[in-house]
Amino acid sequence: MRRFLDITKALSDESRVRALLALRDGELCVCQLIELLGSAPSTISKHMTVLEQAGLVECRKDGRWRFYRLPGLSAADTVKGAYEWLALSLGKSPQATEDRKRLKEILRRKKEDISECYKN
Amino acid sequence: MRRFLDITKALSDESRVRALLALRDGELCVCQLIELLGSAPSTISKHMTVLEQAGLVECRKDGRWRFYRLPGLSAADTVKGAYEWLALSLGKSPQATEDRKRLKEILRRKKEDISECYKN
DNA sequence: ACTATACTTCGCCAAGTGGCGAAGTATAGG
DNA sequence: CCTATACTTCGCCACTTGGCGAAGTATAGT
Repeated sequence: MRRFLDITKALSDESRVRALLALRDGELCVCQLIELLGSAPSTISKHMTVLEQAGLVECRKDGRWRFYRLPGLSAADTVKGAYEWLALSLGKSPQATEDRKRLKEILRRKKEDISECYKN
Repeated sequence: MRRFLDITKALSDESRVRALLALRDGELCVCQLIELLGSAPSTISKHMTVLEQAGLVECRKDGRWRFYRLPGLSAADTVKGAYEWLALSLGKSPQATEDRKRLKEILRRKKEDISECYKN
C-alpha cells in the first residue's frame, strides 16, 4: 500500500507526469528536463527525487550530469503496470506530443550549444 | 491530462483506495464505508465525492441511502486501466484481504441490526 | 587555484488536503 | 408533524505540497 501510494502521489503532478512521458525516448539529464518543463532547477530536482523514491525512474551519474531514465525490466509489477496505464492514458495526448516535439528541438540544440539553464 | 490527474489524485489517499477495493464485491452505501474505514461521516462523504468526480465510482440514490459502485463497461479507458493497475498492485494485499473480511462481517451484521454510525 | 556548469539542499510562502464536529438537508417511520 | 437515520456542507485546524531564490556541493575545464 505504501509503495502504491508513493506512486500515485508521484503521478499526481503534471510536471512529473510530463517528465516520465519525455523519458520514453531515452534518458535525460536534469538540465534538459528543466528546459522542457520550464521550472526552476530546484523544483525539477525535487520532482525527480520524488519519482526516484517511488521507483518510477532510475538515476545515473556521469560527470557533472545526472541522467534519469525509466526503470528496466527488473522493475516491480506495480511500476510496470503504472507505465502501461500511463502510456494508455496519455501516450498520445496533445501534451505528450507537444513535449516530444520540443524535446527533439532541445536535444538538437544541445549538439551545437550548451545548456542555458544556469546562465543569469 | 486533467482527467488523468484527477484520477491519480483520487488514488493517492489510502482511505479512497481501500474504498475502491471494497467496492469490488458490490455496491456499498456510505454508512457501510464509514464503518469499514473508520472515519467520520463528513470525511467519508468528501472522499466519495472525490472518487465520483474522478469517474472512479458511480452513485445511486435509494431512499435515505446513497450507494456507490464501480463504473460499468462504459467507463473511459483511463478509468478501466486504473482499475486493472489497482487490482494488479493491491488486489491481494493484506489490507484488501483484511478489509474484505471485515466487510463481510459488516454486511452480515446489517441483516440483523441497523447501522450505528450515527448513534451518539 | 579559479571559474563555470550541473545539480541539490534549505528556508520560505501560498495553496491545497485530510481530518473533525456542528449544522443543514432529505427521506422514512411512527 | 416529529423524530431518527443517512448523508452533505461548512468552517476550522494541522499538515503537506509545489513553487522559488539563495546558498551549498560536485565536477570539469583553464
